[in-house]
Amino acid sequence: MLKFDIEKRDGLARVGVIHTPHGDIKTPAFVGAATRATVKALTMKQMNELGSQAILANTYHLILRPGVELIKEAGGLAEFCSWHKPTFTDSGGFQIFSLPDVKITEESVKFKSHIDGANFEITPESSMQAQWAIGADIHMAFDHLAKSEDKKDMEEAMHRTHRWLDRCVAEHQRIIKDVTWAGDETGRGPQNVLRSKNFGEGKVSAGPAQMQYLYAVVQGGTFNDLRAKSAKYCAGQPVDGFGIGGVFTADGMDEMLKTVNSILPEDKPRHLLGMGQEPLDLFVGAEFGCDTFDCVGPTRMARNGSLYTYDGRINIKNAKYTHDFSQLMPDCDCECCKNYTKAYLHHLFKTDEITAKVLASIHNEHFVVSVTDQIRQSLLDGTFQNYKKSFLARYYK
RNA sequence: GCUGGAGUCGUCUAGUGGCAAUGACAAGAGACUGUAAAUCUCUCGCGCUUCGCGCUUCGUUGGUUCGAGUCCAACCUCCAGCA
Repeated sequence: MLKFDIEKRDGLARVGVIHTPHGDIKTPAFVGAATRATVKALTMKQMNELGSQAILANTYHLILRPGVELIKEAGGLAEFCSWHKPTFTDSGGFQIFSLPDVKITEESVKFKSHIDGANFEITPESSMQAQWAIGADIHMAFDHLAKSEDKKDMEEAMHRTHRWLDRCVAEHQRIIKDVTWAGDETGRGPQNVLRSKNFGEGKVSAGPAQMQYLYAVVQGGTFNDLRAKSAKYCAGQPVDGFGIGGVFTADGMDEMLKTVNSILPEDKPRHLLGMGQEPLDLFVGAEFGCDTFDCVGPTRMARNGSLYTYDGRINIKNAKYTHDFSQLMPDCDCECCKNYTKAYLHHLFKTDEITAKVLASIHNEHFVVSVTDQIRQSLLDGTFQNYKKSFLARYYK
């Protein structure tokens, strides 16, 4: 089992440490979205320096390119992308939701590669195998997000997610059993041999011989009775933690999280999938018992010129910043804010320089990482409610 | 001076008798939440009571025509060639 120590509780909120083979994650923590084994526009050194504790890559994207075999050959995700800290992989389940023309059956999901149209198929088992080959510390179960808001569709997707979870758990445990472990759980050993019908004829070897962990994913959309059902189902599984999926807005998230996180076992970590673009998401998520977050929003918005400040987001491309030689966020100690003015960032964006996206990404990623870190600190200090109130009042004024 | 070509929104450009007039860029603004996103959307002659109306536009001035950016004439400017 994944080790998770809780240092302090405050209602549903908790401050803890997740101990992974690649190191600790002090929670609550914001996990960087590294879909294709890179946080867009940033080097891992920059990610490290801005304070990121972990990254999350995407199984779907890595299956397409470069292929999970190559990542295994490189020594696993962490070695491949040179991120020597904790890693997560998402299962590819989200792509069922986001891609057009996916065929979902009980057995599998079939889709065409968005790159070259090639046919692909992912099953709960093959997602597990792929994630083991990629070798992240924490894997997500292969889940199904309903495309419609209809309750019937939601319920059906939820039940399928549960049935698939059984298969994910079984495959995960089978893989663990089949692996010939060398040394202890955290040591790297020889490549392990796995059997797979999806990734090579006879055998596929997993990444480094170190333990990898599985999170179940809670679904149920905006229906709290479904959320409760899903949380109960997931809670009963022999998994290491939980992803909470299918959340798209902070509206109603507090009630939903109260429902879900009151049911999920306290001693296992919870990851709020895909949320964190809005600071509100982080405050509400942490307050109601989530330990980690990931979101593409901060880096995507950075590339598009939308930058966080304590007074809300600004669009640095706006003409009013042409002659603004002040810092983006005077209190910020990121590389961007410490060295450059708004006028310079404005200029880089207007001239479409690559560095614009780099500096903006450093800032935005640092912003969400450090806000989450401060949420952690305020929970430890017992000042969370004050911090939340003053932060949100200023940010959303 | 002669001959040929060209002058359309900030720029380049489409348009050869019935459109305030194409596309691109620039400019202005907005969106973005488990990344098919270095993306996408909107505005971009002027003024309004702005899912519509009015006015003024395609080098200039006239002309032909019900109607001209489109045809004709003269002029102005630019380019090329010849003197």
